[in-house]
Amino acid sequence: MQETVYHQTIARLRANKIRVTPQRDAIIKYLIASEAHPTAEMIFAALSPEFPHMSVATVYNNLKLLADLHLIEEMNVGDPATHFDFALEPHYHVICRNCGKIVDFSYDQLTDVEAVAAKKTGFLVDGHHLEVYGLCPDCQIKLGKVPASK
Amino acid sequence: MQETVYHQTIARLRANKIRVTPQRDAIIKYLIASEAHPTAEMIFAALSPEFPHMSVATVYNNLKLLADLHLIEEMNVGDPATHFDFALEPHYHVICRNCGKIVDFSYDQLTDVEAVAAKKTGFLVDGHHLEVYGLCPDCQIKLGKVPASK
DNA sequence: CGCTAAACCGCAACTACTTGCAAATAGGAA
DNA sequence: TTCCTATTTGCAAGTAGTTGCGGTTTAGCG
Repeated sequence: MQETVYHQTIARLRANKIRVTPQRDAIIKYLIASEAHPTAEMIFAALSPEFPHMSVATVYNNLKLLADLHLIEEMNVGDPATHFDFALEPHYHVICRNCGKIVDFSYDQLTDVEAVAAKKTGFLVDGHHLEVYGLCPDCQIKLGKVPASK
Repeated sequence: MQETVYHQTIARLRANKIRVTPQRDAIIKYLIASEAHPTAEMIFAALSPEFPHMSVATVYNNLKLLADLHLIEEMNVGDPATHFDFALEPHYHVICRNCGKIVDFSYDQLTDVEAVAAKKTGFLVDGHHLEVYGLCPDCQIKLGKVPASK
């Protein structure tokens, strides 16, 4: 079902005369399939079995390239490391304060906030980020925030 | 008018048997007065004239201490560096994509988003961050995004 | 005024992520 | 198949924010 996204991405690369190398291809597939909003490190680790000689630099190069094409988005969360998110469609993130897990959820885009911010500050607004924080279901259990049952 | 905030802060420290050293006092005053959401580095630089021998470690120690008391809030923006914001009252930030300037603006807290996120993901939600991005008035001019006049 | 634990000082060391570089490799158009 | 050049590789070096630690000061209580 996400085939389409993949093919669109590849087409986008070809249109920009960017070569589709096996490594690049694998990185793109991994990004599309992943729900984990991976870091460069995670991508490198995940593809190591398939490309035992791949360089970290390759991962960084490709991430930068994809980010320049706006195919993926860079995310700064609490970590020092940059996370990447395939820009499928607008959505927001809930982040677990305990284990750092990031989960997507959909919600109408907050266009009103942008308008208000622009009016109040004089900025030329072109986007926003929203992150919701809390404890993921697993960590609620681990930390005993949940009654035994339920 | 922000006298009150300062005195409340000091009282809070004394209540916790935390000493009010000149350095700590200066850092707190600086944080309250600043609109720049400073980093440790900025605070250190700003207080250097007054305390020529102050250590960066002192700044970090105090920031951590204040953060533990929830008197200030840590902010992760695009920078690698952590910014700090005195937790006066809830508000949101607009961040300039060009120069990194951060400006506050007020807006009703987005409680609805939190509720939706909780329902959809099963997280135990306890807060959120929202940042709006764009170009500050100065950078709009610098980058020629604004017609000559106005 | 004197005491004692809390703070400060001064760096050096850390920690991780990220990037640079030069040589070797391999897409893909013709 | 051939050729041109984008890309990959393999480290090593860079970057910067942040922290550790031993010795010295000092706030604040009595």
